[in-house]
Amino acid sequence: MNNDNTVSIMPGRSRAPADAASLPAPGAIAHCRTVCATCELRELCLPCCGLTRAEMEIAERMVFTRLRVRRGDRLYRAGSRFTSLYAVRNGSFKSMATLDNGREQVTGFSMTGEVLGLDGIGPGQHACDAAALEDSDVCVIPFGGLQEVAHEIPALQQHFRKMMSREIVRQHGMMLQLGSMTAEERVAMFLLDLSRRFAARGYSASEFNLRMKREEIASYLGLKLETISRTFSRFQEQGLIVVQQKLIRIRNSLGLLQVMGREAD
Amino acid sequence: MNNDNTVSIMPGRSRAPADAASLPAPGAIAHCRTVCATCELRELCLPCCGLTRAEMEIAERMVFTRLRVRRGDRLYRAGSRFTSLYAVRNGSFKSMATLDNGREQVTGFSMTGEVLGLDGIGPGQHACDAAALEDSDVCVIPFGGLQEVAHEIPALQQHFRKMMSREIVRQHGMMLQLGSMTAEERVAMFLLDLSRRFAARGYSASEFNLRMKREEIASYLGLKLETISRTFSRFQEQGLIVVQQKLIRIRNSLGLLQVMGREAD
DNA sequence: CGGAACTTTGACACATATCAAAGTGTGTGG
DNA sequence: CCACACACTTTGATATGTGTCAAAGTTCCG
Repeated sequence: MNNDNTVSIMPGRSRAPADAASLPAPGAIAHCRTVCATCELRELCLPCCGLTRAEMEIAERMVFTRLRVRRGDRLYRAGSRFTSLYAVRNGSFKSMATLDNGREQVTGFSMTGEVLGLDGIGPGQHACDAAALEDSDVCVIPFGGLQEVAHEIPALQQHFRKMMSREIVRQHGMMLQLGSMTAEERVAMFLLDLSRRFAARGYSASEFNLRMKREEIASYLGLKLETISRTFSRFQEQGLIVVQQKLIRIRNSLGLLQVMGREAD
Repeated sequence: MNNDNTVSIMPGRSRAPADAASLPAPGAIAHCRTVCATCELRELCLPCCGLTRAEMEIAERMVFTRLRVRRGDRLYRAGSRFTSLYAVRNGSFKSMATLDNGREQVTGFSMTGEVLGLDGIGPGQHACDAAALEDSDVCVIPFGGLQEVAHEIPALQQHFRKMMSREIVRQHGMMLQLGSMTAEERVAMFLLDLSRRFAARGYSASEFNLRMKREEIASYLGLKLETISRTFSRFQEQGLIVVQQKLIRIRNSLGLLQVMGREAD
């Protein structure tokens, strides 16, 4: 009854395996830096944040596995045990929760360079499903190992905490806002949030492809798909954006910001 | 410009001060147990959860201060440094956040026996204001001391984590739901949530006083005060509840549950 | 008793949902 | 390569829930 989409494990690893070098060779570090360059985890990636030689040796314990997830497959499901974090190396995901009453809701989108699975840290199990919006690659970060390493490197611990709480605050704040926003405000916020996140990862802030369907945006924003479509059209008439199917061009980001902020009573 | 409502510190402490006894006297422990009896923190309160004698001695480091907060005064403000958790011993609070656009929103209510301030743990500063809905007493739990103690007692650490994540999940889930619920569903959920929480603390599940105004309920649920009022009236007509000003009597909790669950598509 | 704060109720407006149909793009099989 | 089916999007007409504005009612407190 459930189309059990299992993900396939890629043989490759992002770093040299343990048997190759017991000491960190300069080359290995360079390699890791390259790999992590476009990754939000670079703050966490040990060789990349000014650690001592001794700390780097500790960091050697961490080995990342690559995982390929096909469009529609799930990286994890709600209720499953939390074991790892996932860095999206390529592709994008949606997180979705099934509410008590059986309704499903999209709770977030994760794009290339972002980290997935933080929701499971506290409770020890995932609160939602994570499904790939397109064929994607992720870097599996076993949480046990991460914690072990972080325990011995306080600076890392702190980085980690900060990243986690920042994410929670962002999500929390967003959901809060939604309650009191009109459809136009929500859509404007959504577009600006995406724009900002693309820019932060080195992509264009003014032109990007939506990886998700109108219906998924609607679910995320607490609206109906027709409303998303109409709002996009209205924004286009107003010269704020240009919409071509999934391609969005932001023409007047200040205007979008004003849409978000107006009628603040 | 800001009516700087400072809270006054009560001289009393819930345990004997440090100079009175350097070793835990049996009486002191008994006293603490009594005090914590109706407190959600009892799971955290060391003498109350089956610790060894050695662990109890560690626990002696924690000293709780009582604080009286008058109606309308703030226990803490958004942006202020997070230093302590607060157990509501008596009274009730609302948490409110000021959104980017200047609008204010109630983000939660805390009643007698619940813990306040968890939102500050991750970021290190509070995300919202906490204002007393009535004259209230809280127990101040310095987080530093708590962490120190928890560090040496793994079981405590775990209890603590669990409590925190449970709260976050509850809040998160609630906010998620709100997005896709009608006014009636929201109000029904609100009433059932309150009922459950009162019951969990030993009060009646079917009859309780609302400590907050209609407007505050409305803000919390993302509605207008008139809608709250109308929905209460409608529920009363349907025989689900009886409303007398702030007093709510739940007549048919199953009916309320059905209101919450219906039209699940 | 009078006034302030809060609540209830009514009439109406407006935003968004719902229902319906046409339009567009995409992939598959002939 | 075309044609078809399918999934998704756009647009229109209408319905409905909730907000807005206004006024009366209630409780509380000086």
